[in-house]
Amino acid sequence: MTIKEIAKETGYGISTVSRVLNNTGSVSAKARKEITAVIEKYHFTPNVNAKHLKMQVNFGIAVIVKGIENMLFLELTEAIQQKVRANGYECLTYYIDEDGDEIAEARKIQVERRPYGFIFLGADANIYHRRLEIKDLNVPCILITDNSVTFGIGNLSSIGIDDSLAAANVVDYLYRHGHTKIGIIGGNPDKSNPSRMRLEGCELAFIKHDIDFDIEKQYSASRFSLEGGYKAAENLLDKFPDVTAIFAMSDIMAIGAMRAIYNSGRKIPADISIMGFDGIELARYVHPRLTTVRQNVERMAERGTEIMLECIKNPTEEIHEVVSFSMIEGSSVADIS
Amino acid sequence: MTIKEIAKETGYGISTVSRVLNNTGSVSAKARKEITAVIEKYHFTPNVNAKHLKMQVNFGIAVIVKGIENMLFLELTEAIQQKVRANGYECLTYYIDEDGDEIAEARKIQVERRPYGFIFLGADANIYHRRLEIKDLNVPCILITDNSVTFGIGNLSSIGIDDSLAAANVVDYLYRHGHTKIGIIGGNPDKSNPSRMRLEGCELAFIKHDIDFDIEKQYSASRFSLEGGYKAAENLLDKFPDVTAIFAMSDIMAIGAMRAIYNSGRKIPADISIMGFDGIELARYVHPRLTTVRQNVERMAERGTEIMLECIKNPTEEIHEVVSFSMIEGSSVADIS
DNA sequence: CTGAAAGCGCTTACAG
DNA sequence: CTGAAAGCGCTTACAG
Repeated sequence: MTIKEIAKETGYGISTVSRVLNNTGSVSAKARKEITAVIEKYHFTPNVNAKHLKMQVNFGIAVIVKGIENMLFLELTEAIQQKVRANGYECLTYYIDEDGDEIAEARKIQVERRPYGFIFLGADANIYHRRLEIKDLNVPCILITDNSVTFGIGNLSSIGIDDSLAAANVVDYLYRHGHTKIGIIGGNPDKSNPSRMRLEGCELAFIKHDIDFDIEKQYSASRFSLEGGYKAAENLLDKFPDVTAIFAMSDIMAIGAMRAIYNSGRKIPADISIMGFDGIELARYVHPRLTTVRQNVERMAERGTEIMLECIKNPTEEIHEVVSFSMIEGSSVADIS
Repeated sequence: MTIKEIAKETGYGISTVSRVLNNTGSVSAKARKEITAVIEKYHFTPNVNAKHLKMQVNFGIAVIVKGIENMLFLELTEAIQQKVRANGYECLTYYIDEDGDEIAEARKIQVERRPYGFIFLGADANIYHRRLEIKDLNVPCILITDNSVTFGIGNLSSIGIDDSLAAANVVDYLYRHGHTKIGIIGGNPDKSNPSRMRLEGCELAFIKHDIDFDIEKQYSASRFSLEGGYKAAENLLDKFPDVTAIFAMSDIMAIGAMRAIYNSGRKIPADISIMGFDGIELARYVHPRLTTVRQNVERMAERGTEIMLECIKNPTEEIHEVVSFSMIEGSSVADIS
């Protein structure tokens, strides 16, 4: 079934059928109705290859996920895919390693597929230094779970929570429960924007509460994965043995850390308290239940995709939004005050 | 950059360039060399839309994942994607609900995108009743994590473990540790092939060890998700309160079940032992570590994709393979003998 | 071994 | 409001 056959059956020309299909240009109500009827009768779907060939665009929207081991991204990816497809775009997801080069990947995809836009999950701090490369992608891009508000690249939007504030809240929470010997595990602050912002938030809170913090001793960087959390916690317990509470910058790291804590013979939360970050479903199931910061995933996925669609329509736009977070109390933090 | 420009620069016609690009038809060594040089000089990649439009094929290989909540599929999907792309095919992943209709989805994708083949993760028992629909897809299909060896549909291959044997091994293991009051949680045996096979394996083992098994009382069906495992375990504890060991047909269900057991005030494994299935990474991190059956995920992904590629080359083939599994001992099973 | 030409199914100025 | 026609970049009989 092609547009030509639809045209023949309705008695209109292919141009008019195309206009109806794309809801563009002016078509009489009568023509629209008749043509729509035939389209529906045959469940006709236009050939995307012909369409894209003509429009010089290869594909829908590309989603580049950096660090698939971080389950937060899984929840996000799922929601984004659904929303993108519901809006009539194809959605291609590319998984790259947490230490991979998402911009190089995007450039490759750009050459091969020419998507309408790129959605990045989990991007680097070095985005700023590579803003020309992003500009060169020449289509709307959005960073989800990050904040590029200061970048001013022109085609890079962003959406995420206020990482600094959320992390400060974590420290406040631990402080209220009597903890002052706090260790932190997270990503490399020089490479991961969210890690840097969260670390800054913690430092502000430490100052506020007059808590000592020696980054060398009390911060351990690793990957956002189970194994990463495990190793970072092992390392932290080693160099900061009197720690009473650990803040993990992702739930998946927290769960990895819990294993390390158990393996060291300590109890949670009796010996060591732990807090996570993200609020993934799993956090409510592990033992003990994880106290964590929930990022508003649904909202990030929904608005992130909407922003992408808006920017595709109006390529000169650049939108930055901040979504909410909330604290979820589990039973992984002991009150030692 | 187009094939036309390459033709112009080399002095050959576009037909010859196309032949070089696709390594088809006869081309003189000289022409091949000269054309290849120019192609490489410009890093030329042919426009896939034009190619596919002409060839009446839309896309690479479609992967339909049924039940994304099951983390096993995440590990599989990742490995498959990598392998598919390494072989020069595009890879489109579609996530549908565990209770969704994967065949309807495939038909829709078939109309819209015409992929070279379909990879199904997590398929239904009703495949057999709908074999004509699968045949109608008219491209190679493969079921991963399942066994369609008896179907004889013609275009449906399969790869998976021996679910019945693996499940019997689980019961053997529990029996060796003194358990005879065994509850099982899994999928709906009428709808999920692996669930049915595993249940059969358990029943055989129960007979072998002369253990009573009342399916109404001792089996609880639910979704392959954290929440599904939680609910099924709650239900099971309710109708079979003196259970000493629970076998969950997936690790993710086991983790959900563990939450339900803890919530009921019982200890693991002191009061109730639990075994999982799949051997996902997370199983080694939860507390206590989960004793489980590890499906050979790497092998399934690797061979599954290879089989798909072979079947694309030779569409009359249909391949069925069984991969290995192994037992991973955690500390979630108590010896009460 | 090689090239000119048709045609895949669409979109979109352009003309009416 | 509508249609004929050009053209997007390829592949592939067909003819030489």
